[in-house]
Amino acid sequence: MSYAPIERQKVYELIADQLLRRISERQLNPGDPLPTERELTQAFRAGRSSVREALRMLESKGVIENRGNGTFAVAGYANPLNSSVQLLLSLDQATMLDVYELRRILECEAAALAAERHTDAHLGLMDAAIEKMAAALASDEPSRGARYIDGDLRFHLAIAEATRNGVVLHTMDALRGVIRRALMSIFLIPESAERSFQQHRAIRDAIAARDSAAAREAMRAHLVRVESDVHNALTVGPPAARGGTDG
Amino acid sequence: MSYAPIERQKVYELIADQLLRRISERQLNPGDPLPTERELTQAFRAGRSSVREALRMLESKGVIENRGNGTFAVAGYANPLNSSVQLLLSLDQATMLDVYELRRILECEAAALAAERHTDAHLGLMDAAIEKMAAALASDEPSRGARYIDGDLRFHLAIAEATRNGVVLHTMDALRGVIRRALMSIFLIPESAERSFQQHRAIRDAIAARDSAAAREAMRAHLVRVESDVHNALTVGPPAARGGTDG
DNA sequence: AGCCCTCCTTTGTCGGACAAGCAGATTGAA
DNA sequence: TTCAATCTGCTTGTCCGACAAAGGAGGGCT
Repeated sequence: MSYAPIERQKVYELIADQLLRRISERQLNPGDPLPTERELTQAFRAGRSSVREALRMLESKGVIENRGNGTFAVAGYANPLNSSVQLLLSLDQATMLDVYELRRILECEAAALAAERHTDAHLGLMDAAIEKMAAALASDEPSRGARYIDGDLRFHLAIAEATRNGVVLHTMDALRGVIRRALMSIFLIPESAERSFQQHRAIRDAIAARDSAAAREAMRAHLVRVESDVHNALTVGPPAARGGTDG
Repeated sequence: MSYAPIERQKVYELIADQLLRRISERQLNPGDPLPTERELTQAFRAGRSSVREALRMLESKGVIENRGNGTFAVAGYANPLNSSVQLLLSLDQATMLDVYELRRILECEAAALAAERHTDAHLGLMDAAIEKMAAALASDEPSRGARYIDGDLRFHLAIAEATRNGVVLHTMDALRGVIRRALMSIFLIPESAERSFQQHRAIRDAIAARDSAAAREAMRAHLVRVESDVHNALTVGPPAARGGTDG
């Protein structure tokens, strides 16, 4: 038998654990404000430093948010993996190419799964997203780029949700968070967005037909083209200044 | 143009950022001890509370470790995504089935990538892992289960490394960390380990032959069978007590 | 030489103090 | 009466001082 190294449990860890359990047991729901630091101090009969350190741990894990006014609230959705991927990049344990590759793997399989498991509600979300992209394309405002990107994001999110797999959903979301900036450059390629739009339709139709192989292949074609466009936009050199990739 | 909400940068965030940058720039290498809290206080000209809160943030992200003696050290490897997956599970945003499914997706594609990109060094690692599993199978000690699992883990780790993709590697590692306990039950199924061993050989050969389709398919067959065995072990009911799945 | 004791350092923890920002109540003016 | 300025109280962010516990280093004793 192996003995675990004994170590005193620290107060801030205990507090963080208790708060986390309170959240996972739905006694604290997403959006709810947490008690103030002083209330927590009294409730846990601990010092304010310990309470604050526990809050910092939960905050850096994305479990709670720090609103400007000062009150805390349980983070609603999706953070936990996001900062981790960013962290891997900052620590040079991965490159953006790695992120793209994993995204391609996940999106293709997600499309296949979505073809098998989607409901009409999911199809509705996809159609709404496609609609939004079409409206953005037809528009002529300066914000059309941002609106198109938003529609695109919703489309892929709907597919991820249709997989009914929480880990896949959150992982894809984390990857997309890292990629998002690069996607902006798609608008620098003439007609890239238009072709993107057509491919989205094809993916949607394959999913609606519950043809997982076709969905996977349509998604693959889409991503390969987008990545190639992004690559061209960055290497050939866009006319406008590109966003900095500071860490 | 959209303006980002202005908010004062907090001291503990600035300290955490600076420490993180110091690490990512290799001025602090894995294993190095950090300066003491007092030294950091003087270096950053900040209060000890702020320094401690910054350390808590980095600690909960897995960037630094807290050794028993009290000194801090940069964590060596692989934590960042691990705790996040655990977090998704405790928050009921995902199930173990989701984890298994994502693992299946990733391992299959990783095997395919490994077939294309592996070096002889990677093959050597795989062979060593297979050797270790064979030794554990032939052995009769009570620790043979643990040793077999260790070999199995190394085998899959070698494949992940052969993909040369850091994000894939770390994601798979995080998933495996969550699954590991369940894999223990494979030893309760008669001859399951033996069949597993044969399948590992098949995967290795497909990778060595640089046949990515065959590698993907061999991996799929392997995982499907393992999952089915684990499922049977847990539902039919093992003779021995099963490990608790406490959070 | 070897062992034990003491001191120092470091972390863990508590409590107090003050500044800044924000919300709501209060009060004053039109 | 209604609007606006102010005041007050609360909350977080930040610093500081203090003490307990644990571990290591060094010196003194046997």
